Amino acid sequence: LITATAGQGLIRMGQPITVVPLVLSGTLKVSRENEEGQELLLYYVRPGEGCAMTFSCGLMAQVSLVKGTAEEDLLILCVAVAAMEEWMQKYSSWKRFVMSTIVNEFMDVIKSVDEVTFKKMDERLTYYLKERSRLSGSSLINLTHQQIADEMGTNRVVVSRLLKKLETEKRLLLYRNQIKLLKDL
Amino acid sequence: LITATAGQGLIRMGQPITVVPLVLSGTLKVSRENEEGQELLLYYVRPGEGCAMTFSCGLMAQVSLVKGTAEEDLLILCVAVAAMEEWMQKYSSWKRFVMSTIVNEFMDVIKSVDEVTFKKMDERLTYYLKERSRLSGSSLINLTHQQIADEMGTNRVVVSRLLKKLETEKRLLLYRNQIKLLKDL
DNA sequence: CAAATCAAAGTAACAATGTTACCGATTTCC
DNA sequence: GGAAATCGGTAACATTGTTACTTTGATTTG
Repeated sequence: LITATAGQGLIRMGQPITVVPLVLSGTLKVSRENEEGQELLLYYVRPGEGCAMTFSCGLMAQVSLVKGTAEEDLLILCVAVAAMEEWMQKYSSWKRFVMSTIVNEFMDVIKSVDEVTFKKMDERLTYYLKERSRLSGSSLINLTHQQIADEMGTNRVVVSRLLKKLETEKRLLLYRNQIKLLKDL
Repeated sequence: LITATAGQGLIRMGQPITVVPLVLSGTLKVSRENEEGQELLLYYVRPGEGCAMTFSCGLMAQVSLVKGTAEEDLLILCVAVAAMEEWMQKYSSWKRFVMSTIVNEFMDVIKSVDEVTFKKMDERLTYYLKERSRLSGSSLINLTHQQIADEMGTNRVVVSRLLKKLETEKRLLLYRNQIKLLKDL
């Protein structure tokens, strides 16, 4: 059992994988980072879920290809790679869990590709904001423009520009470190 | 055993998966497509390889999330999903093969994400051209600008513009339906 | 063979997005 | 209170995306 506080880094790209995490509570953010520290969100791991990248890399005794950060305070159960390999043989329910995790998160990554390739920035931004609001269950989003830009793999100025436009369209309200979504976003 | 001629479509997004393909000869192109027919290359499956998406979707009895096309004349061995599930239990070498396929192609997709998100278009284009040249073993590339744009998920005009620039920099030569890479690309 | 037709590529104009730099306002920390 | 850091606004410019139109070269057809 391991705990982590919000914002804490759990694994960086290139580190070897010795255990696979099962999230018990909180949210684990899985992202990809380039040399300059620019980041792109790949998927979230939520309570009851495992992380596809660690499953598959663990099974191949490889290093991590992604970065893991505690999005909210985290409680995770770490399973040794050896144990998880054994369970794959022994328990078909565990095998199904692992495989379905891989498929689902593979799907999420493909959706990321789609988003980035085919969607325009304003669509992506409103989708992102709605998703954030849905996950937190609140119409208030406590993030800086920079944080949003980082997660979306774009530029702070671009985010500010589009948010400003959405504000003049009366679809949201801007405050410092906070965005209030209005009902007709 | 199934054969397909270059350009032939093998599976479309949304179709159920009943067999998994093992490529014996030729190249299978795996891509993602949006509503307007815009396309983005995800990865190639080459002789001796299998397709991660069909492996994982097959194991979950799901529909395909990607489009498969014969890039060159193809000879593939189709394995029923049921048989491949059985083999997963029985043969650890087969299990390793499946898992390593999934990891490798997951990695390729993540690289796509990186490319699209972080790289500039000219970098992506020269990388694409070199890769093409490497795979075909020739410095002559027989593709239209439109075909290149489709695979890269961008616009024909953008490709023409950048190719023209590369030509004036004496890094390649442009012909109709053909591009000749020069040694200092 | 010449005219018509068609696909590929070139070009121009503009829109959307990315990038850098700078400014002012607010917060944080001595 | 004042220095330093953070956040967001704005301008200017570069890159990429989009649409429309033209030019070029190949193919078909009469």
